[in-house]
Amino acid sequence: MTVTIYDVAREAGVSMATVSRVVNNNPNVKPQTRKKVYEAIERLGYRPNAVARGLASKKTTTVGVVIPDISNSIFAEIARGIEDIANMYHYNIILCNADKKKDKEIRVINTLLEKQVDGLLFMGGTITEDHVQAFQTASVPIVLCATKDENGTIPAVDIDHEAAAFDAVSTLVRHGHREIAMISGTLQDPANGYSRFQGYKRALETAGIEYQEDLVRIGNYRYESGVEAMKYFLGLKRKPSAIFAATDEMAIGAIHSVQDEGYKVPDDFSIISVDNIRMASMVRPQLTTVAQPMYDIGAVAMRLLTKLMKKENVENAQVILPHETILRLSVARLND
Amino acid sequence: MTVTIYDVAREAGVSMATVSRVVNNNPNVKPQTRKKVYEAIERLGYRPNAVARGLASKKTTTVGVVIPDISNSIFAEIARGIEDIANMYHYNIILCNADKKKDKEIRVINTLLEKQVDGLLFMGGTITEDHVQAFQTASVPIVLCATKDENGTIPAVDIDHEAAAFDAVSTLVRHGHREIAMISGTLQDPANGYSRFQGYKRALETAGIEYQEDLVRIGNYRYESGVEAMKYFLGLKRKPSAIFAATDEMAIGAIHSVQDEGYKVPDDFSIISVDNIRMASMVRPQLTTVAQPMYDIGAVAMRLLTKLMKKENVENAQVILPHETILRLSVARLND
DNA sequence: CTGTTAGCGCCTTCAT
DNA sequence: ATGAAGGCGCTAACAG
Repeated sequence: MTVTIYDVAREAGVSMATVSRVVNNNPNVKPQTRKKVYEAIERLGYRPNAVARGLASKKTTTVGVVIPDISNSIFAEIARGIEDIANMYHYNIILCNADKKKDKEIRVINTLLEKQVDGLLFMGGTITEDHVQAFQTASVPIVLCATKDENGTIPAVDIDHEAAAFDAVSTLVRHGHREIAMISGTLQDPANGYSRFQGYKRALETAGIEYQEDLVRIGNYRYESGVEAMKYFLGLKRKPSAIFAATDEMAIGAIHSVQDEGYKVPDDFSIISVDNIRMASMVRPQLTTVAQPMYDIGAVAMRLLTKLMKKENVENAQVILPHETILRLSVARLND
Repeated sequence: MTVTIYDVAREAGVSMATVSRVVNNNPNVKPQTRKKVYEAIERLGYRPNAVARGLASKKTTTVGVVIPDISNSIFAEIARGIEDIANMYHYNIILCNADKKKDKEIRVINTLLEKQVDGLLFMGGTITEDHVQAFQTASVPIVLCATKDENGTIPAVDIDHEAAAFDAVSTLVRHGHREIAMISGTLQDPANGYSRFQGYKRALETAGIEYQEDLVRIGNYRYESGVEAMKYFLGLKRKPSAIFAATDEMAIGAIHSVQDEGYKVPDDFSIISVDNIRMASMVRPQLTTVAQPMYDIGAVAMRLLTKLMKKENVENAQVILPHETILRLSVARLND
C-alpha cells in the first residue's frame, strides 16, 4: 500500500541507501543518479516517513511547547514567536495547554518526552521540585519561557517583572501621584503576581510613599476582576488618584469601571499597567502601559532552544528582555 | 543509555511482549506479573518511546492542525477547542501557522503527513484544487474548520456566514435603519469576506433597500481598517445611520472612529458586526454582534475528526453550527 | 559515489 | 497468560 524507500530504490535501480542520501540532500550522489531517484519518487508519489526516520536517527525535528492557555492573547503572541523561529529552523511544534495546573504540566511534559521531542519549551505557573525532577529525567534541552525557576539554574527567557512594575509605578509618581492603588494578581504567582507587586512596593518606597494595604486588591488578571477592584477603590472615602494594574486586561476593566461610574480617565483617575496587549491601543483613552515584548520572548526562547539542541555553547542561558514604557493617554499629570 | 522495553523485560524476568501488554493495558496479564513489571518500570525509570510505537503500530496519536495565525484571537479560541477535545481523546496537536498563504499551507500539509499524523484539521484561506489534491494523497482523515470547499465534499465544520451577516443587517433594519453601510473584508475570502457581504446584500434586498456601492468599504479585518472605513463614511455628505462590519475588530475600530470625531454610538451611528470576540464586551458601548461559537467550532471539528479516525461512520460530515445575535448597546432604534 | 548490513524500540500475530 | 520472532521504514556506519 504505502510506498517505502525500498520501492523507490527498486524503481530507480539503486540501493535504498542512495535513495536515503538524495532525500536527505547528501552531496555524495552523482547528479545523474540523483535525477533517476527523483523521477522514481515522483512516479511513485513517495513520501518519506518521518516516524521511521525519527526512530533510526533519534531526532524528530519537533519540539514540545507547554503553555498555560493558547486562547490567552499574551501566550498566543508568544506562541507565534516560537512557531515562527521553529519553522525557520525546520522544527515543528507540539502544543499542549496545561492551564498552570501542576498535575497537567507534569503529565504533558512526560508525554512530550515520550514522543521524543528534540527539546522542550515550558511556560507555566510556579516551577516546583516536581517540575525540576521531570525536567531532569529528560535527555533533551529545556528552556523556560515567560517564567523562571527560583534558583535560576534552568535556561529561561523573560522580562524583569519587578522592574517593569517599578517603572510603571514610578511613571505615576513622576506625574505627581502619591495615592497609588494597585490591582495585583495572586501573590502565589511568581512572575505576574508576586514580582509585579514587589515592584509596586519598591517604587512607593523609593518615592517615600507609605504602603497602604487597603490600596491593594487582588484580581485574577481578567477584565472583570479589574472592574471589581476599581469599584472597590471608587467606594473608598479617600480615593487614590492613580491605579497600577498588574495586567492590561485588569487595567482596561478599571478604565471602564471608572467611566461607568461617571468619572473620567485620566482626569479623575490615572491608570497604568504592564503588558501592552493589542487591546491597549484599542480603548479610549488608550492605555499607558509598560510593554513586554511577547513575540520576542517566544522567538528568543525558541532560538535559544535551537542552540541548545545543536549543542552549541551559549554564553548566557538566562536572558532578560527589555521592557519599555509606552506613554499613551490614561495617565495625567496631577495638578494640585 | 536509554532504557528500553527489553531492559524492563529482563529486569522483571518476563518477555518484552508481556511488558508491552502491561504498558498498553492489555487485560491478558496476570495481576502478579503486572505488578512485577510495574516495579521494574519504576526501578529503571522506563519511558515508552512513542516514536518506536508509532512505527510499529502505525498510529502516532497526534493530529496536525494548520491554522492561519495563532496570534489571532479567533483562531486561538478555535485552537483551544481543538486542543481540549484532542486531549480528551488522548491526541496531541502539531500546530502550524500558515498565514492563509497557499504555498505555505500545501507545504505544512505535506510535512504533517510525513510526520504520520493520524488526522488533519485544516483552517485557512480558499481551498484550491492544489489543496484538494494534497488532501487526496493523504491516507488519513481531514476536516476543514472554519472554512469550506466549494463542492462541499470534504468534512467541515463552520457557521453559515451568509446567514449570520443577514441576521446582523436585519437587526439593523428592524431597528428602523435604512441607510446601512458595510465594512467588508476582501471578496476573495469565501467565508468572512464574500459570504458576509452576500448576507448584507440579501438583507438589504429583503428589506427593499437599494444597494449602494459607495456605502461599502473593503477592510482587512483589523481594527485600523475599521477606523479608516468609518472615517470615510463620516466624510460622506449623506451619512449612513448604521454600519455593519464584517468583523468585531473592524466594528470596534469604527466605534472609536465615531467617538474620536465627536459623535456618539449608538446615538448618532449604530454599529453591529459578526464574531463576538471577548473584546466585544470590553468596549464602551458594548458591541452588539452576531456570535459565532469559536470554541465549539474547534471542539466539534476535532470530535468529528476523532470519529473519522476511528472509522466510525458519521451521519453528517458537513456541520453548520448555529450563530446567535447578542444584543448589547451599540445599536439604537431610529426615531424618525 | 554506491551498496550491504545492522539496528532504532516497539507491536503483533502465532504458538504454547 | 506468556514467549518467540518478524517486521514497521529508515539511517548510519562500513566496505568497496
